[in-house]
Amino acid sequence: MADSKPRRGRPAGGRAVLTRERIVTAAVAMVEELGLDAVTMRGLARRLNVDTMSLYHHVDNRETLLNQVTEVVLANIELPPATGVFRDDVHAMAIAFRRVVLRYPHCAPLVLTRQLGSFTALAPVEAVLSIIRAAGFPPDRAVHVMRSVLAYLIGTLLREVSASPTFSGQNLGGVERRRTELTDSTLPHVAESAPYLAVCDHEEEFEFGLDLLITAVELQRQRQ
Amino acid sequence: MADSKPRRGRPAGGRAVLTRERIVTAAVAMVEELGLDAVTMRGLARRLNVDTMSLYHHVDNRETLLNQVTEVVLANIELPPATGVFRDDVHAMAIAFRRVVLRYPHCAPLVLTRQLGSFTALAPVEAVLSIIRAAGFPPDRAVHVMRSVLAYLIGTLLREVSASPTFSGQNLGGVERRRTELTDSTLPHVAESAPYLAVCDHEEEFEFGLDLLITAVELQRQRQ
DNA sequence: ACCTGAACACCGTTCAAGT
DNA sequence: ACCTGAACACCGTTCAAGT
Repeated sequence: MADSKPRRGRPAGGRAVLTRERIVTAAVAMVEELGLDAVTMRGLARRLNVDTMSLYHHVDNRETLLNQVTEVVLANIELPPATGVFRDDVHAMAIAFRRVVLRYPHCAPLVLTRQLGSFTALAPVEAVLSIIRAAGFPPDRAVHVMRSVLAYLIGTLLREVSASPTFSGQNLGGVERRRTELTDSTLPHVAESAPYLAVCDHEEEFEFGLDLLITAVELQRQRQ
Repeated sequence: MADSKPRRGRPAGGRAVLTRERIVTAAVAMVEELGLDAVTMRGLARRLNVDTMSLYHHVDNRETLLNQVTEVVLANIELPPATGVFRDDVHAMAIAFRRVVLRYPHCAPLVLTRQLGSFTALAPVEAVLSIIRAAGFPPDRAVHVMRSVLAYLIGTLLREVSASPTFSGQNLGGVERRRTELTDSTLPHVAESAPYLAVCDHEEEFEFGLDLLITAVELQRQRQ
């Protein structure tokens, strides 16, 4: 009983409890459970049953910890094998990217926003470049094409993960309210399209724009 | 001299010093000067020579204040007059959007990320829908097309405003270092495209992807 | 080498008190 | 009606001290 208050210093005789990996894994789980803003160094330490300051022996600071969170998510992309059919391969890559983003929706803003130069972050870039090069584009144009597709993916996925569930079609009362708001907006085209603006089938939307882009790229390849 | 310490309560006899508009305008300027994270309620109050808590009489909280910042920026889009030529009109709208985003680069993440349903936020939507409807698309497809273009714009502009100046081509030493990093990445296509991946002419990139999308949309209109 | 406590310099926001 | 001070419950991070 005399000894029950917390010790100071490293636990006697034990091996290191904390590792960078354990911290980052806990951070990913915590982001998904509580959201990005709710993940604090103090809260994360609490969850790991460790003093806040112990974290700083394994990670530099919160910002770089979030970079490492981003990397973990990125590493979970399951890169599909290439078939050689341009349209199919681009589509499969896009789907793989969407899948991992939707698997970690609260981490998604990190993945879609931070541009990292690490090997993990470059692996998907390599895969996409490979597909575009195989379609016959020279290296410089391949980069342009990749950046265009990537920009579209980032924009559409950012909308998807930050959209309210109402917008996706659940909660029909919300959709109804939204629709009448748009109808009453005094903006004629907004009013006219209100039923379509009030909801968003994210998958359909994703496929629509992706198809547009792929079609345009195929066309450009033929003409070149 | 006896009277020089700060008073409590509203300044005697004066009219209200603080207005919602004055606060929001100061917030926009402060975001651009110091960056988003550096804008705190306390700092903003200091800048306005006012007690922190006085702000709360005019704005609900920091989150909604940032929504109002977003609206101010959005209100500064100069919507171009339509010519009736689909390609030109979409292009002009995209350029107008890019211009306002680059005019407030530190506010840009707000504009590109928050989806607001206000009249100010719907005005550009109305303009884009009008262009697409004029090209002969029915209301439902017009919404799809708009969302595709918007997704692309958001993605490409988010990259542009958050890219380091090195990436844009300034600082040739940085570009050089980046290029050799990519070349040494052991990823063959990344290495091959290294000179193009190491830099980014944002305007050229913007135009490339936009042209792809517009071309694809024009094609779809003809086929339909 | 690794862990910890106290301390520093901040936050956003509530609430009662002033004029 | 509008402004303010003190107070509450938090932050990230430095630094010296422990084992």
